[in-house]
Amino acid sequence: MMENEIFKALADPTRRTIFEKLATGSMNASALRNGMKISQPAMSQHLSVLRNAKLVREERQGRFVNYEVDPEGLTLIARWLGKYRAYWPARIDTLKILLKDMDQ
Amino acid sequence: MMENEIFKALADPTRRTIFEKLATGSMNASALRNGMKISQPAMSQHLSVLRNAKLVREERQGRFVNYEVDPEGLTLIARWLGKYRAYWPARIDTLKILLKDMDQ
DNA sequence: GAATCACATAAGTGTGTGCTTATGTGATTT
DNA sequence: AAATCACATAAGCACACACTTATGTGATTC
Repeated sequence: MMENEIFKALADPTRRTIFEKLATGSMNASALRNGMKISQPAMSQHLSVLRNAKLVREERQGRFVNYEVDPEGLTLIARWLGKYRAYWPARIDTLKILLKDMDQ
Repeated sequence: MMENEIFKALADPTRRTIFEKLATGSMNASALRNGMKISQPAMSQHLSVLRNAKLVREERQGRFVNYEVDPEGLTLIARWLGKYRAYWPARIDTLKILLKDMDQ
């Protein structure tokens, strides 16, 4: 089940930080480390977890590996969230429109 | 930070199952155990984690404790998801309407 | 008010997870 | 082709986590 890998991936604050950085623009693993006080292997391992969770995807560029946000993971979260739309506050009800689209 | 407790809570498959059961209707801790092969203390501990994450809330009813889905947790996830709207596939773009509401 | 019921908390244990250092791999440079 | 660079993988370790059994707590029943 994909959900498990997604939520486990996001359960770690360091990985959420990495994901947030990538959301500001794609970059390689070294660039991601800037200002993060994290070892190179640790970064590599975190990126591996995020990849398996479909939250991030890679693209080889010479000897660099460029990372970017993978929409697939976000879509799966949205889909999970959608299952509980009955419990959303009324002011978020607009989201129903979205979910009708996604159910197909 | 609330996000951490939410994602950690959802990282466990047993807790997601509990949450899903509650989404079908509120019930007490004993009813939740039905067909789940889980000890009473384990259930109690899981519910405690879900409560701290604002995914579930309790309501004392005599010697029973009724549990139900707490919309607050779901809203926080929606808010987190909203930060990355730029990466959603185009067909989910309708959600932008929702987010404009939530930004206030 | 003693027993019972529904649930919470305590304490201990095995497993998972995130980190480290060390080494491997594939691509570029000189 | 040797050295270097960017990144991945291996192995080991400290800690977190989900579980267990045992006990505590607050409400109901007889």
